Amino acid sequence: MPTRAALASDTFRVGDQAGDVASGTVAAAMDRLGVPKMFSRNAEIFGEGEPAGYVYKVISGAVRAYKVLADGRRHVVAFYLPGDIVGLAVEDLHNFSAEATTRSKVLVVKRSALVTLAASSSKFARQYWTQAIRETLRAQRRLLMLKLTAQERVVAFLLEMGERIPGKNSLELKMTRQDIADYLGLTIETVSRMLASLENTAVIEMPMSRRIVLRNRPALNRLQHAGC
Amino acid sequence: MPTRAALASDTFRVGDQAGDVASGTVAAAMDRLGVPKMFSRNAEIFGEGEPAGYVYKVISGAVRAYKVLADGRRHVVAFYLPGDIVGLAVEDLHNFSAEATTRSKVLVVKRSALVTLAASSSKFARQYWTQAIRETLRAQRRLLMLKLTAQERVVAFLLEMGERIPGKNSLELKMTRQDIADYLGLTIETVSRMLASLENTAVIEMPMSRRIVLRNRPALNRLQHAGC
DNA sequence: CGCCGTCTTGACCTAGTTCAAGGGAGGTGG
DNA sequence: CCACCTCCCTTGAACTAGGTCAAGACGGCG
Repeated sequence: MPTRAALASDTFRVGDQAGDVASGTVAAAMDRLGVPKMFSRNAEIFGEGEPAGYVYKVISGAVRAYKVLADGRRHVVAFYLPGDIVGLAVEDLHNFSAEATTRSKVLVVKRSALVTLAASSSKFARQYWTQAIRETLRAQRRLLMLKLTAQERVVAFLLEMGERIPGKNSLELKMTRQDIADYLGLTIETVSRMLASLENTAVIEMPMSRRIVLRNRPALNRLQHAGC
Repeated sequence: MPTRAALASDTFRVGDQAGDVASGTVAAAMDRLGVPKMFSRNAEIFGEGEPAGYVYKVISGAVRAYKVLADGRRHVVAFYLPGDIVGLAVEDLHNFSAEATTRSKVLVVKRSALVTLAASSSKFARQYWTQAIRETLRAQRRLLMLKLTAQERVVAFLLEMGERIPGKNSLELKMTRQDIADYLGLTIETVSRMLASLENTAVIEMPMSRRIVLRNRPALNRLQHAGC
């Protein structure tokens, strides 16, 4: 798992990051070319099936990518946090919808601008695609959840967020329990109960429902015995 | 030497995936460059974490991509059937292992050969990456299963196989119930029961355990009410 | 023919869902 | 500044889908 830049969630020192060269230039290009846009909570960024003319980079807040099943069940395909790029891995049309889970700032870039860049620099092209491929790896990794228990899924979620959000052990969740449940394939009640039980066993602490402190990482890693 | 390589169901067209132009040339390139190799049942094609120096194209049989969790649970990430290409969407190392689920013929191509081709033809490069991106879409689509019931998952599996295997409505499953269970995140017993119940309701027919006839597709589509 | 891996079926059990009720926390208007 | 309202979150109790355990049955192969 590539280490992500330590962005304080709103100060966005965007662009380059020490550990991760490949994402650097694509991200940097987006910083140069992108037009910043604010989205209020639950505002749609793009819809499933729409032409994928733009690529997005999250600056602050968070974005959920989701699909709605025929019978109304909602599935959250991915969360994008500050620094993440949304919409690289598509063919012509978006294959999911995207909304801000909270008031968010997003850079909007014409895909064609990136394609032009890629055409002129094979190095850039390579990095562009590498970045897109990473989406595959993440999705495939998430597929492991099919076999995990509710507790393991919630723990996996917390550890994932712990890696991606700055601030050592304290996370501010930018999404509702419903979002989390739809991401993990559980119900909000189960998510709530699992968090409560983790708090009871002193593995985490929840000063507020959206604020979670990872008190005992080794224990968390042990609970998520799905190696990944 | 019994060239049993030509197993009945193996004779159909390789290369072009139903109505798919873009994959044509990558697949065609692999046909030109590839060295055919036989793998017996359960033989390893590559292992997780190994350098990804080769790309593979399935000619006959089937390949399972899988990971094993720390506690021994196995998760099947994907099945690759004749015509499918394995190992495009990777960075330097394979992120899962691959085995033949049954005696299989596979074309082996050096990745560098494809990279060279891509460097000389931007059209080829584009198709190469498009193909890789498709892996993402498939994985993301499969993520929907997190929310599906056992019956819906089994139905989704049958419909997926129905699309990908030739022969209108009759499928020869090239994998065990355990493989299917690990693919769907269920147990073999549940898979078996769901198939039995589909047969009882005359939606499918099972002359043998590995041979399934889709008797009533509209009903199947209805059962899988997860739009996708 | 007998063995072994695979598949099915039954009976029981449990993790997680469903249904229902109530408790914050933040936002808005008076 | 308070009152109210509306989401959001939590907790309990009952229920059920699917897992687990156990016992065959089928089918391919030596």
